[in-house]
Amino acid sequence: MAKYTIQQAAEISGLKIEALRYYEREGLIRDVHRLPNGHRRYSEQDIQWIEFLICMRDSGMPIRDLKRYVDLCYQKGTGHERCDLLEAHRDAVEVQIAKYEAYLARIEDKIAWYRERLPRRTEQDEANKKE
Amino acid sequence: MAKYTIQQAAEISGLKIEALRYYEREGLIRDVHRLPNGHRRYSEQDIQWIEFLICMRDSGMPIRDLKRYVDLCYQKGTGHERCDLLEAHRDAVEVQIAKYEAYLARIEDKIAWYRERLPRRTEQDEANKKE
DNA sequence: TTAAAACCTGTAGTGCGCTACAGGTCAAGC
DNA sequence: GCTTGACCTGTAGCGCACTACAGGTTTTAA
Repeated sequence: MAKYTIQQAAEISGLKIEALRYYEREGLIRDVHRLPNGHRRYSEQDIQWIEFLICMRDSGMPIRDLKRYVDLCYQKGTGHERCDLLEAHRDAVEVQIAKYEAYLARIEDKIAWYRERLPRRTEQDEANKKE
Repeated sequence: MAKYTIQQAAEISGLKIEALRYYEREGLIRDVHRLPNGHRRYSEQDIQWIEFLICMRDSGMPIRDLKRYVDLCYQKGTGHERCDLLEAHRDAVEVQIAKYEAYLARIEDKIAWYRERLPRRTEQDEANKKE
């Protein structure tokens, strides 16, 4: 059940060990199993939960809001409220994507502008390109 | 030509006055016209440039990288290099959008999961929803 | 004439999300 | 038995992108 050391959990999730401990301190990760010597052992579910946290955080939810969601997860009868939060976040992510797409279009315009104006690359340019 | 006060530039761009001055200190905005008393007057081009900066910043380019790009803009014969930077950034934005879309799908799955499991909202729930 | 508004410079502080460090425990291998 | 390494806690520090503040000048309006 609880089979991963903190190092392994870090490797799997991509978070650093320090960040895992930080999340736990902040209350985002809870009830991690401990060996008698106090070492953490993460279960498969812990890993899944961590990946969910990463999803939420990387899609723009601040730690504080995520904390509020997690708090709800530890209270019974808050299903609707949690779902509302998720839906609000989904909407925010959609808005974010739309913004990124608008920025992308603008950047592409600028690239096109350069392409029209720029003389062909010389061999020297190519050599300098360092790719 | 140079017609906007810093306050107006802030209103138009959505940046705060302090941020405009900060960007100037950092070298992202240059050659802003000054009245004899030292007050800034932004031109239409300044505004456009500021909006470009915001586009780059909000699409994920760190100030430091943006600074490097701006530095190139003040050096002749760097067109190709600038274009390369823009293309690299465009690629990064595309990757970012793809990530956001994956996160979005995951969030939607979770919402669907809740929807399947959750009993219908009671009137009390609706009243608590505070929308 | 004086008070308020808008601006200036320079520097210090803030909030976020980690990240690093100090000082310690414990188990395994040489 | 001693070192190494992975872990622990608690606290301090960092990097980024602002943001606020102190202390000043100048213009405008009452």
